[in-house]
Formats: sequence, structure tokens, C-alpha cells
Amino acid sequence: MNSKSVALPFRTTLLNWYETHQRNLPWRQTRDPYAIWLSEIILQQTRVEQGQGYYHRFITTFPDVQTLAAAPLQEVLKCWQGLGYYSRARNLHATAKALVNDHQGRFPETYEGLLTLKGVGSYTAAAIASIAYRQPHAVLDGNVFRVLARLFLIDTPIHSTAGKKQFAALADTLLDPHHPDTYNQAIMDFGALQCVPSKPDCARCPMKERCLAHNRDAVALVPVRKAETAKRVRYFYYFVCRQGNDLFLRERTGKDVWQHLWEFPLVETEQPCTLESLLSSPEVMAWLGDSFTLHTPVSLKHTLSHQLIHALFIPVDIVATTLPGFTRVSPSAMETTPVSRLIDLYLSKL
DNA sequence: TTCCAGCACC
DNA sequence: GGTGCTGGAA
Repeated sequence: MNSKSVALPFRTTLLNWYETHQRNLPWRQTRDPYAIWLSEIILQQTRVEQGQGYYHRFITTFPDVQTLAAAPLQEVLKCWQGLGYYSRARNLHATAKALVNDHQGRFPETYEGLLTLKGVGSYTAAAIASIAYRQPHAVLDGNVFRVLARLFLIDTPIHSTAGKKQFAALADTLLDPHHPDTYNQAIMDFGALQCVPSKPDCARCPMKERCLAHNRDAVALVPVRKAETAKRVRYFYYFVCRQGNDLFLRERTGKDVWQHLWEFPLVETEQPCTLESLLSSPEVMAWLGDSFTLHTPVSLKHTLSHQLIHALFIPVDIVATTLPGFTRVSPSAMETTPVSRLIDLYLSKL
């Protein structure tokens, strides 16, 4: 295959399509690296429709890198609550502080410099370099993998070492070096709107004549991904200790999900267990004290990328006014306390 | 109810 | 290579 001979007609067709189909997104109205960086971090693993509301809240609350750096992490996490992959918010905050403290609040102006930022990998570095600085770096996100795998009928697994090399080389050949910003946004929009993951409308596709997957009836077969590993199953028993309208929570620490988010007293097991056995454990007895009132437990199932959590929320009115190791949180203080989607969902059902 | 899409770090 | 989330489509 001679990639160069297909690059020009591909770019032309793509840019023609983009002129009439491009999405109007708020972060496309700027070349401010801060705004572009913020939008790209939010959009990692996140759909544009969901990301827009968060982007608006962030850019309003933290209009520049100085404001973000000066904010407490808890405020950033609260703004991020519900978006998932909370390390993105922690890295966002850490990077803002590093930029302000060590680089006068200015962003690196090269791809390699951008790569040194926490939370910025090859995709995000290429996106910022091309969109904010118009440097010729091809982005390779899920959309681009899909478009290229279909057009050139590539069945190399996209995340294998060989696949990454092959797709990166191809993407670099196709990139329009004079308009890397427009080109990159065009191919991502093309993947998001036209060359969609399932049942794309190939009859209306401007690329169909030269799409190998379409011509060979193999659109559904590519891109190829590696089989994913089995999910870990965990059982969470949350004791929702209540003192009047107040609740007791603590911050999650350690190398696990939901770092720095807050939660109720928790017993975790690998196997399901009975409420009776939990109530006889010394830890739980210490939380509940001698006199308490149990209420009907609420069961929720929560799926994470590599885990399945069976959660049981057990509301208990307790007599004690303090719980060692926990913070007593009033309903109004809950408004500023970041919690996981799981706990948010439980609270919303009350 | 299940499946699936979407990057970075350790 | 394993791990971190959520919401919308199927």
C-alpha cells in the first residue's frame, strides 16, 4: 500500500465533509492552551455530550490556570463529581499547581514538553500541540483508530505494540501538515458522527468508494481490540450511621478506587455475607455502640471498568455524637463533600 | 440487564 | 499488562 498516494484525496474528502458536518463545541472557539487542555482532560474517556456541562462549570469556576491552582483539591473533586476516573481531576489540579509554581503559569509549547505534564499522554499532547499551536502532530484516539482500521482494513489489535506503531505511522502520513488543527478535529468528528462504532450509515459515507472494510463487507470486524480481563467482584457493606440529620464519613485513601472521595463506614468482603455476621464483628459493634436502630438496607450494583461492586447500604440511627476516625457531616456540608457515583446514587434515592 | 465506548499511569 | 468510571445504546 502506498499511503502517500491516498493521503491527498483522503484529506480533501475529509475536509469537505467537515465543512458541512463539524460540531460546534465551546472549546473550539479558542486557542487558549488552558481551555484546550481542560477540555481534552475532561474528554478523555468521556462523551462530548456529557463533557460539555462539566467543561462549562470548570471554565466558569476556574477561568484560568492560576484560579485552578489556588483552589483546594476538594473543590476541584466536587466539580468533577460524577465524571469518573478521578485521577484525571487530581492530575489536573497537580498540573495547574506545577505550571503556576514552576513555569509562571505558562504551558509548554512543544509536544515533548506537554508530555511531561501529569495526565497528558500521547493523545492529549498531540491534541494540544495541534489545536493550540498548529504543530503537525496526528492525534490517535478511539475515533481515529476506528476510521483508519476500516478505511485500510487493518486487523492488528489497536492496543498491541505492533498496532500502535502501525496506526501511528499511518496517521502521520495522512495528517495535513499545514492544517493539523482542522485535520485532527475533522477525523475525530468523522469517527464520532459518520464512522460510528456500530451500524455506520455507509450508504451515505463520502469515503465508501475507497473504504476497504466497506468494499469487503468487513466494517463490523474492525477495529480489533484485545480481550478484556475478567472483572473483580467485591462486596461493600456501608453502614450509613445517622445522628439526627448528620452522617458520618471518611476520606478514601490508599491505592484503590475513589481516592480522596468520601464514604460511610465500610466493611468489604470477597464473598457475600449476612447482616448478622457483620453486626457481630468488633469493628461494626464499635461503630454502632450499645443502642442503635437498624433500618431497611438498600442494595445497589455498581460497575467500574475492571470491577463489579455489590453494595448494601444499611441505615442505622446511632446514639454516639462522634465516631473515631470519621467526620460528622451535616446535610449542607454534604454539598461540598465529593463522593463516588455509587454513594451519590444512594443519597439521591433517600 | 447487559454491552460498549472512551486514555493514562503504574 | 493491569487498573481506574460512567452513561447511553442495544
